[in-house]
Amino acid sequence: MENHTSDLIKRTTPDIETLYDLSELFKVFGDTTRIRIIAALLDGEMCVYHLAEYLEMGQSAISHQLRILRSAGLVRPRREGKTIFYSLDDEHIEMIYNMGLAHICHKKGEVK
Amino acid sequence: MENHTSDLIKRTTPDIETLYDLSELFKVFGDTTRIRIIAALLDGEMCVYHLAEYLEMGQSAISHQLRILRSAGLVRPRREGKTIFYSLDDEHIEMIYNMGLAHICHKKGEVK
DNA sequence: CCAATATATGAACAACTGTTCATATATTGA
DNA sequence: TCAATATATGAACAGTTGTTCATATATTGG
Repeated sequence: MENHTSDLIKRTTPDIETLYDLSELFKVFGDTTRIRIIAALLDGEMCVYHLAEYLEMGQSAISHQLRILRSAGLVRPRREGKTIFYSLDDEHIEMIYNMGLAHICHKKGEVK
Repeated sequence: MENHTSDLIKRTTPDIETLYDLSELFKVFGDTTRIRIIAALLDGEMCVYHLAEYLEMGQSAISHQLRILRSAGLVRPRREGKTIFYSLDDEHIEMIYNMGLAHICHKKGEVK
């Protein structure tokens, strides 16, 4: 009972490239604007204009960040006329987001 | 059945400060060196010297990154003589790590 | 085709980040 | 106390990042 890890679970340390990819994934979550976009899209798809309006930021800034989110496979565009609606790509993203949020809240509560 | 979100779950969008904290948390995960340190510590605690050796990096670089991980509350130091052993602070970290890894693998598998 | 609208993109720039090098601090054994 | 060892820290520097501004592309209605 000395070690805190759950010894029963067999886990292999991923190779260095996978860990690089992993850090790249978290890097995408690691920006205020992008996490705010993700948080907004949790409520459903939204177009660029409304995102910019909602986050009170320039359209260009949002577009740039959406491109990063798109390249990372976190959001997906859907065209409808002139408007492009963005939505989260899959539920994994919400899970990662929720995990992080749980950690934040957990830490907040544990401050003595 | 039009919307992809699970409508049953009541979710409030966190305030802007919380989202900032969240992005700060993910930022810590979003660096190769730091994620490699985290991955290494999943196998149990390790001292600075061995971490540097294992990651084939300078002791100073590791110390600097450990400081960031420490400030973020992700790792915890334990002194034993001259040596300082670092370990992950709680299981939340492993969960976030595993979530990210699952997403990576999921994405890899879905490439057509 | 043309003007209006929605979004994307490239260049520029300031701010930030991670590593290295040199040095400081802390602990131990003699 | 002194030398040896382990870790931490500050300054400097190159590389990266996010925003803004100007402009390009794409779509639609007339």
